Amino acid sequence: MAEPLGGSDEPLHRAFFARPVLTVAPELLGRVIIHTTHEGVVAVRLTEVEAYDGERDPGSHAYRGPTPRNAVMFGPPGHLYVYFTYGMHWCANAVCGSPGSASAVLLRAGEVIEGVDLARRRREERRQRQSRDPAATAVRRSVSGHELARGPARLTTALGLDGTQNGADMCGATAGLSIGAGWPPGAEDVRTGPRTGVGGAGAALPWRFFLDGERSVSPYRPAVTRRRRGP
DNA sequence: AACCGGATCGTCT
DNA sequence: GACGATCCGGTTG
Repeated sequence: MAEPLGGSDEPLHRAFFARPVLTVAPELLGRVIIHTTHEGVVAVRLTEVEAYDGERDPGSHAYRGPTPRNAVMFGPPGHLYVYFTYGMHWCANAVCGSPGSASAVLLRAGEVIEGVDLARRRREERRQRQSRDPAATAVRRSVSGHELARGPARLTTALGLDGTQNGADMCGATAGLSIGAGWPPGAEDVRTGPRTGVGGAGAALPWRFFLDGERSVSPYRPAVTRRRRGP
């Protein structure tokens, strides 16, 4: 499974991101986002994303026009828009479309396929910082690859992304950040649904895309095939 | 499995 | 001054 991460996995070109966001979003599934720091490398295979379609989309941060926060969304495609929410979480988006269209794809979930130890360490450090009583939470559970990036904030934690990477170019050679070709999905594996936490007019739009049968797909509970206990 | 509250702060009204 | 593209742990059933 390490094969595609070698030299053969070329970063997606800017032209990939320059297309309409609803075209790009499903095609990001199965791709591998890689972040390299002095700590090491973490690679995440994307399994769930959401499209946010610029200024006309009520669910989009760009809906009410440009602000200091969303400025990156209005810039060129192929860059990363990272924002802070709930007083403690970071979420990452890939800017898409033509410059000024202010559309982006929220990276909601994935599976850590390289750097699991580093990702787990980052999660643990975060828990320590947040906990009011670190001693009480010292119980370290083993966290597997598909849980480490399950959810948008966990995904950024695993990759080591925060406000520092807001605006970072994912198509440049020096960023340490890129999305590789990965294992692009067949259309038959892509599912859609309403976006999480988006109400109002945007609530009905099926702009969440995810891979069928992936355990890392975060909050999805469709036909929750709840098995009952033994007879 | 479902529900609940707590943590915590930048952003925009 | 309210709230959010959230997560976690605890409790209940």
